[in-house]
Formats: sequence, structure tokens, C-alpha cells
Amino acid sequence: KGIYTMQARKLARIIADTGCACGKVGPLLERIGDIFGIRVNRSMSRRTVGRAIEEGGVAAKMQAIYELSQSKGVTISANSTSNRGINIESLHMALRVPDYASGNLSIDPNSTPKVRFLGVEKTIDHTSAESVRGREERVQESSDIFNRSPLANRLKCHYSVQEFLRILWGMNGDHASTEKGTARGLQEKKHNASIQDLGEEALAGKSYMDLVLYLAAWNAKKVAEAGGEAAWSALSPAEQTDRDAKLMKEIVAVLGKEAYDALSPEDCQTLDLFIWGGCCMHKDLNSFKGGNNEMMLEWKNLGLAGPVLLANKANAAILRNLLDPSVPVDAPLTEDQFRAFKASTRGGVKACALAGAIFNNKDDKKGQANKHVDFMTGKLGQQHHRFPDTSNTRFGSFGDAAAELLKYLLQYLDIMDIIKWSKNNPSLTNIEKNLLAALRDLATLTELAAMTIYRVLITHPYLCQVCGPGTESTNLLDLGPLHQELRDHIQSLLDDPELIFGLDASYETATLDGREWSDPSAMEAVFKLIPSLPHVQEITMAFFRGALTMWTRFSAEFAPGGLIDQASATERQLAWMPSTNDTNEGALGAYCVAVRGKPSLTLHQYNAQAMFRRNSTQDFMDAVLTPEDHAYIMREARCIDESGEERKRQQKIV
DNA sequence: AGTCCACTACTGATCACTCC
DNA sequence: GGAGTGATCAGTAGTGGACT
Repeated sequence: KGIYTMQARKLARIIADTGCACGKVGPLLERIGDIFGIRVNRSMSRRTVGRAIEEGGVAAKMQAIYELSQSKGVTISANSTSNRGINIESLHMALRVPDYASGNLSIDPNSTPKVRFLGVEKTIDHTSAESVRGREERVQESSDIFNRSPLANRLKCHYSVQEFLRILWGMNGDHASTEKGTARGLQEKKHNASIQDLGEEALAGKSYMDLVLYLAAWNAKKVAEAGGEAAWSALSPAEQTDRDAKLMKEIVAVLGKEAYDALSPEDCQTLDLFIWGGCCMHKDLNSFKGGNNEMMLEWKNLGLAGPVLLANKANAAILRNLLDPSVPVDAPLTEDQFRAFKASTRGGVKACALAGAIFNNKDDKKGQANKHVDFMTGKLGQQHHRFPDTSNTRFGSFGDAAAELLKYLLQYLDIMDIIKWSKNNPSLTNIEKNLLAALRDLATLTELAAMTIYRVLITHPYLCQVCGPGTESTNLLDLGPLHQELRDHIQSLLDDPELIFGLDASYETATLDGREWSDPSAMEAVFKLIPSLPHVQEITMAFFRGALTMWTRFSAEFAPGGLIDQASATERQLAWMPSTNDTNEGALGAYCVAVRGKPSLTLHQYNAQAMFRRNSTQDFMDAVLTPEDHAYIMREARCIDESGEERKRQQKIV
């Protein structure tokens, strides 16, 4: 229809998708044509490319609803963060989808569900009520686009939030309380939707005569409420329809409630099934934090001074806070707390944070990152990696850092010297002085050893099973046994520390999975160090003890008799959810990176592009859409482009 | 990057004209 | 005279320049 063919639009989207600025796509196409000896007779403008991307977004929304309408079960996951003072929330859903490439559009019930990106959204605040509303709204909006499309027409399908709730079996995310609140909110919505379904069913199931009588009774009530026949007729027609509609809703609700109460408890449970699962990465992170807490307290229990104090004058307030053991250890780890966690003023974690700040600072101008890599590469005779990044919430990085420091302890002591003498005025900054002091402190080294042991024995094997390569199809709901095994294993180590510290300690009995140490040289370094560390056993055991407490708390959803434990195999299949919340963390990160590069990028442009890319929308378009759908998409995109969406959104937030 | 708006290609309707 | 063809025109959709 248009001047540019579907092919051209597709090409434009693909090129823009790789990161090419909209305005450069046209010239780029011309040059590519040039090289291949094709004369491209016109150059696509920036606006047109932008619209092509917008079309990708519209198609992605249609795809999301199309897939939902074909699917029997879906779970959603979300995460939020703030970017420049504005809350943003990313949303994904996991469901089984057709394999578009094969050309067969039916869904294989045994296939691994795909995680689909539903975009990032600015939210006014992150209360759970707001989240629930936002999620409904997003489904509603996409449904509208879908319902108006020729595709929906062909499929004779009209999608609604109600239908979405019907197949929504669960939610997963980090362990923040708002997330859990949101889950409860959605569960309630789902319950209400089921009641409505049942009510409508009951209404439709009544025989004609019953129906007439039944409605007549209600009708009488309606008229009575209005104040009698005369009063009713006196109402305006609009008011009458309004009341009729309300009455209808009430009837359905009552019938639904009746039908629901008549169901067997098992049926009720199936109907209301809504499973919440926590992100395994967060479980692990929390366990690490719990271990660290317990470890820090243990010095006092032993009547010892503990690791050398690494004073930071700027942090007096946080310092006070952290030395106070009454700070709740069991609270889920928020970003603020994570910062506080890193701001511990002594011990292994602090040493790792300092080393991270020196050797891998995010700010290129600060720190000694390049010197570090060069030095280590030279010393060890092979390319060395950067120091583990302890400056963000990437998980496990503290364990990595501890292992790294112990493995190359001598080299790290050396490098501090080099740093000192490489300056015009040979001296160490406060932070460098602190790290050096920490590395010479036996108590700090003891903590580093405990962290390394925990990492190699527990964290690494655990993470391999929940998010390593080959676990893409892992269903979080099937991980109950793993967590049980993990707790049992830690308990057995606590019962018998000889498994780690005994002369015949071996990975076969020490690690969670009984496999070779994931980092043999780190363990070698630890074992070499152990004889010189008098309290290493107590401290390590304290770490494991603290971690166990956290594991118990943070794997509560798997408890015997709980929803996950009780769910049937089919239900678990339906409520499939990924074992970690990485996709959301990643989506938020990707968004922050994108806006850093293009500050004026708007959300819906970003979403259009990101959804299109992540959900393989092009495959969907190729497989399912017809020319009339494409025309529809162009029109819709056109409307969005011209509607001033962004302006409205900004106004709403202000 | 978004918004507005002018320009232009396309579409469908209508009607005149031509040919069988 | 009716079917087919071409011209014309209005309305719509697509495009991109100018401005913010």
C-alpha cells in the first residue's frame, strides 16, 4: 500500500534495532545498496524509520495478547527501580508459545515456556495497589489494540483482563514486600474474576422460565430501591440503564458466590491457584548476607576483637547503624540495605568492597583498574580478568572477590606497594591504606576464607543448578527438593565441620553437588591459609549457621503443605516460572543504559523496540499476520505517533 | 525525540467515451 | 445498448520538512 514495502520496513526495524540512530538508517541503506550495486532510489527519513519501529511495538503488543489467547497458563514477574528520581518497573510474562519458525502455530504443551518482555513503565509510586492497577492497565491496553485488529476478527476473539486473570497462575520476583503485596492483590483480582465467571455461567445455565422468574425478583428489588414504580419511571433513561447495569453486576456476583460456595474445597483451590515464587538469586544473596551477619557477631561471642576496623570518617552514621546488631537481619535485602551491607566497617565484606572500589571502579578516572589488570597479567603470565565488580548488586561478587584476594594474596600485597610508589608523592589514600591493613589482618583473612569456602561449597553449585547454562527450562516450582537438599547439606556441615576442616576433607562430601571444587586454586589457597588462622572453623561455621537461617526463611514458599508442595504436576506445568528474576533485572539495566545513551528516548519508543527485539516479534509477524494486519498496524502506530502519548504520560506523572 | 502541517501518492467513485 | 476503458476528482493515507 505505502510507498515503502513491508520488506523495507522490516529492514529499517532490523537496522534500527542494532543500535543505528533512526536518522542514519536511510543513508545507510543507500550505501549498502551502493556496495551491492543496487541503486536505492530514495532515502527513508528519520520519521518513517521511527514509525516503522512504532509498528514493531504495536505488533509486539498484538503478539503478547495473541499468545495469551492461545495459552493455558501464564505467570508474570516484575521488578522496579528508580532512574533519576522516577520509578520504573519492568514486566515479563512466561508462557508457552508457538514455534513460529516451524510454521506450525499450535503450542507444544511440553515445550519450555518463553519469557516475554512486556515493557518498562514509569509508575507514580511503588505501592502494590498501584502495581496491580498498572498491570491490569497494560493488559487492557494491549487487548484493545489486539481486539480492534483484523487478526482478532479472523480468530473471532475478544480478549479481556478477565481472561488474562483466568490463566494467570502465579507470580515471581524478588522478596520485597511490595512484590508480595502485588501478588496478593492479583490473587484477589483473580478470585473475583472467577466468581464473575461462575456467575455468568450460572446465569447462562438457567432455563428460560427460571430466568424470567429470577430476574423478576431482582427487578422488583430494583424498583423498590428507586422508591417505587413511579419513582423508577421518573428517572432519566441514562440513570435507568446505569442502574440496570449495576443490578446485572450484582446478580452475577451473587450467583457467582453461590456457585463458588457450592464447589468442593479442591475445586476452589484449583480455581484460586496463585503461586508466588521468589528469585533464586535473591535467595542466595540473602543467605550470604545472613551468613555475614552471623559471622560478624561471632567474634563477639568468642570474646575476640574481630577484624581490624577500617574507618571511614564520612560514614559515621552508617557505621553506628551497622555495628548495632539489633538491625533486623531477616528483613529482605533492599537496595539501601545492600549499600549498608557493603558499608560494613570491618571484615571480609568491607575488604572486598574496598578492593572493588580500587581495582574495578565504575568511574574510569578513579581507581587503579588498568594498572591492576596489567600488573596481574605480568605477574601471573596470563591475561588476568578485571577484579570482581562489587560496586553493584550483581550477585555473588563478594564471594568472588574474597576468593580472588586469597588466591593472589601475595600479589595484592605487592600491588599496593607499586601503587604507593607510582605516585608523585608516594603515599596511599585512605581507602588503599585500609585495604592494605585488612589484607594483613588475620581476622579479616579468616572472614575472607569463610566467604570463599561458602562460595565454593554452596553458592557456586547452587547457582549452577538454578541459573547456569542448560537451566533455561528449569521450573522454579520444581526446585523445592533442591532447597531441601541445600538446607540438609548445610546442616550436615554444621554437624560435622570435619567435612571441611578435617584432614581427609574432600569435595565429594563437602560441596553441595559433590563435584570438584569450582575454583580449585582458591580452595588450595584457603587450605594453605587455615593453619595460620586460629578461629577459622568457628567463624566459618557461624557463616554457615547464619546462611542456613536465611535459607529457611527465604525458601518458605517450598515448605511442605504449601502451595508449591501441594500443586499437582499439571498445575506446576501451567504455573511455570523462571528460577531467577534476571530478565527483569536485565531489562531495567538495559533501559537505564539506553536512556543514558539517548536521553530523549521516550518510553514507548524504547518499549516498542525492546519488545520487538526480545519477543522475536518479526517471526510472529511473518508467521501470523496478513497484509490487512500490517495495514492496521500502520494505522495504529500512526495514531500513537501523533497522539502525544509522551506528553500525556509526563503530565500524569507530574 | 515529539508535534504540526503541507505535500503527494493512492484509492475508490463517478462519468464520459469507445468498441463490440 | 451494454461492457470495458480511461479521465477526473475528492478524500484518505503516507511521508517528511520545519519547528520545538
